Amino acid sequence: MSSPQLEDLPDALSNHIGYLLVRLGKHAQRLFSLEIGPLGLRPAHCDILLTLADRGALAQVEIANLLLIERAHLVALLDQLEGLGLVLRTPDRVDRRRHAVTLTPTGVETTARVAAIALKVEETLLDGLIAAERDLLRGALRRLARDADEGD
Amino acid sequence: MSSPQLEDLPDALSNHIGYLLVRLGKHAQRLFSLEIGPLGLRPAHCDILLTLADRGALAQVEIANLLLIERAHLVALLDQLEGLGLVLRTPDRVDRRRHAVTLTPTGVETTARVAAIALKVEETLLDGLIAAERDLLRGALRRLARDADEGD
DNA sequence: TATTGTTATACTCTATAACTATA
DNA sequence: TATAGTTATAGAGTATAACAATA
Repeated sequence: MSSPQLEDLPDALSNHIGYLLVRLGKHAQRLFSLEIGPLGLRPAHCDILLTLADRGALAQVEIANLLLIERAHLVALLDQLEGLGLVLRTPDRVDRRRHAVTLTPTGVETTARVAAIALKVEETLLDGLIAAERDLLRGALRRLARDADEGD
Repeated sequence: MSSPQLEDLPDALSNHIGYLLVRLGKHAQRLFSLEIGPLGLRPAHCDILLTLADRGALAQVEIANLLLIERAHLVALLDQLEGLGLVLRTPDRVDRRRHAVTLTPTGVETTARVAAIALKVEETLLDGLIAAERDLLRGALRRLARDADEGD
């Protein structure tokens, strides 16, 4: 039995960048999920933590826009992070509709561990590519991601 | 407001190929879903149709292995394709546990339309890249996909 | 014993609408 | 009126276990 499936797929799939992106996106997500599972976290939680670590306090709607998460879905994710003691929701005194979301000290520590795990998974994923190839790939993907943000 | 989110994301996300793959995979999936929706199909249906068009009759477990779909999930997908008159399940006379899945004549026609739509979506997705860049990207992604099939 | 197709279950993600409190 | 956070619901993807028929 075993695994070289890709060669057995029709060109209409294995030669399409769209299909490869979907397939590899799911694979990367799965690898990362397995690593962070023991922390009680899922990928969306980690995206939030890393964003807060870099950007400081953000309103929920800002997090949702940055990460392309529905703000309705974000509520539960933040509830869970709050339950783990990793983030804090503070009412904004200027605009009282808003909650400023920030990392707790524990949240800062956990985010550092998450970042280290992300690096490790990245290394596993890119094992077959040399540095120059990784840079080319990263550049192309960033271009596509920027285009996706604007148009389409 | 508007959209240049990618630049506002932390490097821990926007510079990670893993994150970009997840984000772009979802984007590609969404674009494709919108186009094939009017046919009553979802991406997984199309993957099955394109695979059958290329490989001829396959047992369900073979389709599941090729496309990384759980065979428990495949049952419902094939029920739906059968309901649309696009595929046929025929008992295998040699191994009577198996069903040979094949395209109907209507299924062949629909698959051709799906392939055309896939090409159009691919063009939209890759609009910002010239041919040489697309080939480099495709090559790198195929390498990663092959590595993912084997190891990890 | 192991495999194929099937059923059932549960969890996550995604999308939508509607409610509240504020602006 | 419009926006921020919330609640609720439904569809789709994923993962698992268990069963009947067959090998």
